[in-house]
Amino acid sequence: MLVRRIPRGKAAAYGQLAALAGDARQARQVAWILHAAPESAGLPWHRVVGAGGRISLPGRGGREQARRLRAEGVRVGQGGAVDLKTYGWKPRLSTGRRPPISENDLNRI
DNA sequence: CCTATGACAGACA
DNA sequence: GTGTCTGCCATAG
Repeated sequence: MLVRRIPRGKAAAYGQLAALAGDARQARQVAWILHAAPESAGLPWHRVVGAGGRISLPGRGGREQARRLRAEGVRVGQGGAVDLKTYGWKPRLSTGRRPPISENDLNRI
């Protein structure tokens, strides 16, 4: 599972994960999956941010995400954005094309 | 089947 | 830098 591979203190973008999963256009579905994923799944969802490192989660969730990130040593600037230059996750995998993502592909995200 | 929606992204003003 | 608009595509109604 991609999200689980994101190391502590790092962050990855929705689009990046989508690309790794096989199709960069699936960013919204990645977001959808995280939204639907239960807290009990124990996913490090807080390490997933929007393009450019901006936190896309509005309201309280966003503050919670920023809080968790900072707790891992990730600096979150104004407007809730992390510096991907510094904290961006660099996976060591290929970006080869693969089938589209769907709800039960949670294990790939 | 058809429309609306969204934790996105990229292009543009 | 900020605000809109457009392309996307799985889900929900």
